[in-house]
Amino acid sequence: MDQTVLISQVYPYMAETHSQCIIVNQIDGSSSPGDGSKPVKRRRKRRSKGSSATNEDDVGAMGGMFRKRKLTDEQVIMLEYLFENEHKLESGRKEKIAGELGLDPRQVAVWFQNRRARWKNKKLEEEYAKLKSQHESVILGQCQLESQVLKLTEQLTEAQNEIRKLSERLVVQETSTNSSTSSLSVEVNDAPTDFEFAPTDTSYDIPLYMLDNNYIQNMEYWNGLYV
DNA sequence: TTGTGTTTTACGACCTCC
DNA sequence: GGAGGTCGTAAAACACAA
Repeated sequence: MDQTVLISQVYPYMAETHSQCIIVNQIDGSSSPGDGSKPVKRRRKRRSKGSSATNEDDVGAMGGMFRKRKLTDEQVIMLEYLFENEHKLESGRKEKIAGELGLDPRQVAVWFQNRRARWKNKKLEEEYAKLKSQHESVILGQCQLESQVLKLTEQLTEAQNEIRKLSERLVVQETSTNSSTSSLSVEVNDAPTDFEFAPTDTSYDIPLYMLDNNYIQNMEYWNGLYV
């Protein structure tokens, strides 16, 4: 019995894109029963290692499929097309498709299982590549920030040194004038004594003196001396 | 031609859901 | 408990360099 099938009749929507793949070869004995009855489920035994393929291998359980057969290009194209629309098949639909493609329903089920596994792997690879790219850009940004922190730390150290030099110079000036004018000595003695500089070993911290109210008082005081 | 790596088909074990 | 899913893997089919 010739069981070739016109796929375009079964799936009219495919006729446009797959019109060249209309006829699918039927594989002897591997189709589901044509009377609509449920096919008998039978386990296929796995070929043992080292055994050679014989004709007997081709006539195993399920009415003739034991030896592994590659699906035809047309069958694969059809299955791929179906997979684009639905990743899982209901039982009835699976049997219908199997009948149309001349495959055993079990083959269709296995093909969809394997296809889902490949699809999942592909998605995982894509996700991995995406995360890897994001991670690399974060690392790059971190490097840029660290180099910026280094530069700013250097600038801060220079500024601190400058302030220290200035304050020392002022103290020397005041000390020399203090001996001649007693009125000014009172002002110098009133100067705040708790002037703080940031510890140099905490390079990333904001200098403590900038957070301290005394810093502002100190600056006002020293600025007042310059006026 | 042959050795080797990859892809595809098929299965068994186990899990989940109804 | 059965149907149908995933996961891991065996083995056939295939691709390709040497």
